[in-house]
Formats: sequence, structure tokens, C-alpha cells
Amino acid sequence: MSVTIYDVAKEANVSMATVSRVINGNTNVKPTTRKKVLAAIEDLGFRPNAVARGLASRKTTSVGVIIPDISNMFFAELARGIEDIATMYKYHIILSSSDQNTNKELDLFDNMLEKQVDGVIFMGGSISEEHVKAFKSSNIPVVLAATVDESNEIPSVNIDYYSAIFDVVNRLVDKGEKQIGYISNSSKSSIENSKIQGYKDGLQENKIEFDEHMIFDGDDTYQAGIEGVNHLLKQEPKPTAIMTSSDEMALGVIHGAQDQGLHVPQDLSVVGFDNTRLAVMVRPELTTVVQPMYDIGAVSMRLLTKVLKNEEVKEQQVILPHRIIKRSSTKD
Amino acid sequence: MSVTIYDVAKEANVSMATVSRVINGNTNVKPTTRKKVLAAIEDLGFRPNAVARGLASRKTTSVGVIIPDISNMFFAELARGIEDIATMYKYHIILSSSDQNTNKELDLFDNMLEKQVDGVIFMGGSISEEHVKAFKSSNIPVVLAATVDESNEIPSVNIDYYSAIFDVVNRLVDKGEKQIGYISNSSKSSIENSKIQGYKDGLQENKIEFDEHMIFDGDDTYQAGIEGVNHLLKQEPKPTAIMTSSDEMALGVIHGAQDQGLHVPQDLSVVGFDNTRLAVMVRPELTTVVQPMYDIGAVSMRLLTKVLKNEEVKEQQVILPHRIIKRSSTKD
DNA sequence: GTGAAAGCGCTAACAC
DNA sequence: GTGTTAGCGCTTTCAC
Repeated sequence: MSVTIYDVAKEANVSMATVSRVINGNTNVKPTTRKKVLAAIEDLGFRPNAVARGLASRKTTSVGVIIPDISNMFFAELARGIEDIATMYKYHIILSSSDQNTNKELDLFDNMLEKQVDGVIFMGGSISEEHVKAFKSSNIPVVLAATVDESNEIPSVNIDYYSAIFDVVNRLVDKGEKQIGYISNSSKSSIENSKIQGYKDGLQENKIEFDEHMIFDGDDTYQAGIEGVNHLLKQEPKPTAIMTSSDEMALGVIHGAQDQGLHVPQDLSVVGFDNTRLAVMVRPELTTVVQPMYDIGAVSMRLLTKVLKNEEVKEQQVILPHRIIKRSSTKD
Repeated sequence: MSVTIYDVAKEANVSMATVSRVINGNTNVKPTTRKKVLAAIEDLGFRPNAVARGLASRKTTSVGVIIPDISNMFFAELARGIEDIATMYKYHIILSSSDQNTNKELDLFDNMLEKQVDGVIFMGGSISEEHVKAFKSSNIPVVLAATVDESNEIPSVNIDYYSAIFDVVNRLVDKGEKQIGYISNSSKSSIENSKIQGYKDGLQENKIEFDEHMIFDGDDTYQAGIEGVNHLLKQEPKPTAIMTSSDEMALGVIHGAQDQGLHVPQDLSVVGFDNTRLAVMVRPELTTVVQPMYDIGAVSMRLLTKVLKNEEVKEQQVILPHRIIKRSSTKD
């Protein structure tokens, strides 16, 4: 049997209440008694039981994190941002991968409620009404990270995906590209929809007619990039530039093009998205949209702690800045 | 105030004990009463409080996972294996990154004990006596994943790192390589020590004298690979083959060599370690040692569940098989 | 500044 | 098959 607050109280000749006060840093304790208690704690090797504390106080200092796939670089980086801030504010993380499956997401959320988490950070493809309903009826705060809720009812942290792609198109056109392909991800999430809209509007802005053959539906993997470039290069007219919705696909595009004897960027410009570490692990190095994953995670968690501590939060829908980093996979 | 087991009991006209039995799938309940209770649960929207249950039963069905860095591909993959098996056995994961810092590791472990986790999966560079002491005195099972404890006191799941590198050296020599460099990671973990020993013994086996200039101390990053190859290529005689302790460094080596105008593998053979997804995201594709990260995670978690359920476990120190996968960065 | 006592929501004997 | 009851280890009024 492990040592409890009661044992400490007895050892220190005080009441349980006083021990509790000491543990929790309550100021209303005489320095001498505090010392006595601390000594007893040390002597007995007392370790507070967070479960009992959670039951009594109705706070567990743990937050749930629902993530599509922790083995995905992009999300892992986000998770690290979440974790670091959580640690800073003394929260623990309960982590679960959902594989973007709505039922699983809802189940996990429910499980986390059973565990009495104080709040949840949610990452996922799309937010349905069902999600919103579940979140709102849960009585705990939920923050979306790199995930958009079109109803704008749930606090979230994102970048402006639409503008990011729009900007890329402009940039490409400035460098003389006229045939611009796009390899999307098939999730049909609202993020992806924004990107596609940005692509279309970017073309229109530059008086280039949108051609649906210039879009290939990928799944954010390297292999999809290879398939995408092979497919797009068979179209007539061929693209002279290809944008992708993830860096990993962009690497596939570069290698797929090179495998066909093309030179990047002379024969084909390539632009990625995210600026994961992959972007510099390829020759030529990848021009890409910088999405601050770590920061998105960190800011989401910070936002959650604010809500948890009833601090004032100015904006519920945070948009972090993005930028394009020019490397060697596009023309100078 | 949320609905409790007591409310359900009242609603269904039974005792709390019966409700508890129904929730926990206890068979000693008449089907009709079970139905009544289930109906009441449904009606009231009752959700069991896992914290209260944890306090009463002294089991939380959550396990702690201490990991060096969740944003590292290698560990993220391990984590996914752990998670999937945990989910299968209805355990939750409390995840924390330690940055391989001993104090942080010990602190995290302590925090997890406070949270009353049922067990812990630990990943880290080296296991000191302090670690072993903490683990053994905790009264909860700990399993090491991709982490070796030289004292052999803690259950663990690994591959045979020594043989893996030894095999690589043999393979390289078979293909005619005589000058073989190695880019290590500076952690001086016992895993890295095994690898270095495998390297030395592999050379000796083939009557090649060990030359300390052929070892470069890296930190498993792409950049370290580039620095490593630059350094090694300045030695006299130059290496004709370079092995690394991680795939990411191997990519750095390949690109570093190519940046100097060398051809891989004609001018330089390169072998990685781990077989992360990176291995095929480079040209030429990387010959590497297959370390089954996901499986290591999964097997560790399975091992932990066995201990938790008092099932018999045959071997405490599991060694999973490894193999070398030949791709294009080494000579045929 | 400190103590007494009533829970927090559930499980687990034990009794019937 | 079902109910009673005593905790699990802590926090939190409320007195003093």
C-alpha cells in the first residue's frame, strides 16, 4: 500500500487539510508547519495520487489530443508543439490517432470525456455538424489545430490556405509559367477545398483558363507524387510547373520527373506545401509554402490553456502567417 | 452536474452495484434487469467516470509512454505501433517527449506514477542504474522499446544492432569495398556502442585494419550526414563506402557526395539504417538495414499487456529479426 | 493558520 | 441475482 496524505498528516502532526494546502502551494500555512509537512513528505516518500485529486477537484490536468496519424511527419511536428506548451503549463497529454475516420474520432472524443480530460485539441480532415454537436455538448473546451470548422463555432488555429496557394500561382506566373498543374489530396476537407479554390482563383487572376486535367488527386504520399507527375505529364499541353498539397508529394514529383529525364526546374518547376524537413532533403531543394506546424500546435495549446484558466481570449479563430520559401525547384 | 451511476440506479430501480455490474459486463445479471439498466443509461446519457473508477479499482487502463522526440520519424513510427496495440487492448496512452534528458526522463516517469498509469513504455538513449532503480521500485511494469538495458533487468524489445552493422560490413566487403567509413551518432548509447563494435569486428573479420579517421560523429540529422561525408572524403585514403546509423544521415551523405560531383554508388556506396520512409525518397534509392520500428512498438506494448494481465511471458528480452534491403545506393 | 468532516463517482467484498 | 456498505486518496467548505 502506498503512502497517503493521511500518513503524512499523522507523521507531521497536522491535519490532512494542512498537508493538502502544502502540496497545493496554498499560502495560508505557517512556515514552520510547512517545513514539518515537507519533511514528513520527504521522509515517507509521499507521492500525491493524481487520480484521487482528479476525483475530488474535478480537474485532471490532462488534455486529450486527437490526431489523424502520429507517424505522419506533419502531425508529429504539430504534436510536438502541443506537447511542449502542455508541459509548460503542467498538463499531460492523452494521445490517440484517428486515421481521419469520423466514427473513430467521435469514439475517441467520448473516451476522453470518460477520462475526464480538461480539454481537447482536435486535428482532423473535416468537421461535420456531428463533430460540432459533440464538442459543444461536452462542456469542455475544444480547440482545432490545422483543422477548419466552416461553421466557425469552434476555436481554431490555422494558416490561410486559400491565399497560400493563390500566392504560389501568382509567383509561378511571374516566372513565366503558363501551364500549372496541381496535385491535391483527395480528402475533400475544407482545407483542401480552400487550396483548390486558391488555385482556380489564382489562375483566373492571371487570365489562365482552368483545365481540370491539370488537377491530380493524390493522398499526400511520395508515391502519389510520382503517379501524379506521370499522369500530368501525359496531358496535352503538358504542365511546366506542378504544385502539390504536401512536400512529400512534391519530392515524388521531382523524382518522377527526373526519372523521365527531365530537369527541375528547367523543364518543370515544382512547389510543395508545409516546409517539412523533407524540403531540403532533395536535389534540387524544394520551393514550398511555409506552414508553421510546430507553432500551430503550440498556439492551439496555449489557446486551450487560456480558456481553461478563464483568461480572456481575443480571437477564437487564429490565422497564423504563412510565406513562400524560394529554393531551387523553381526558376529564379 | 453530470449523471452518475447512482442516478442510473434510481432510474432503473436497482442498486448501484447492479449498474456497476452491467457497465463492467459482469455476467451475474438477469437479462431483463440488464435491459432495464441499459435503457436507463441510454435515457440519462450516462457516461462512466474513469477517474472515479480508477480510484476505486486502482487501475486506470492508461499507460505512460516516454519517448525522446515525437517529431522524429523513427520514434513516431514506434509510437504508432505502441498506440495501435494499446487501443486494441483498451488502454490509453499518456505521451511525453524527454529529449533523451535523464532528469526529464526520471521526472516524467515520476509524473506518470502520480497519474497512476498501469505501466510504462520507455524509449531512450541509455539506461543508467538510476533508471533501473526507479523502474524497479515503482511497482508497475516497464518495457523498453528500441532501448537496451545492459543490466538485462528490464524487459525490452530490440533488434540485434551489433549483427546488423556487422552484416553490412560483410556485404560491402563482398562487393569489393575496402575503405568503409561510418557515421555514428554521438549519443554513446549502448545501442550505438553495439553498432560501432559491429563495425570494428566486421572490419577485423575481413582483415581490414580499423582506422579511427573513418568514423565521424554525427547526430542522426541530414546535416550531419553532409558534414560527415565532407569530412570523410577529405581523409587519405578516402572511403569508397559509407555506412550511417540512420537513414536521414545517409540521405545527407548521398547528396553531399553528389554535390561534390561524385556518383553513387559508382564512386561511393552508401548504406543507411532503419529503413524509414526516407529510404525510397532519394535517388539512388537507399540500401539500408530494415529495423521494424512499428513492430518494435507493437511488440513492446503487447509484452506490457501480457505482464499487466499476468499472462506468462516467455522471453523478457525480445530480439526482433532485422535484414538488409538492397537498393541502388550500393553496387550490385 | 488549522482542523473536522463531507463528499467526488465508482468498485468490491460480503450478505442475503 | 441483487443490495448494502465501506472505502479508494484527495479537496473543499465551514468552523474555530
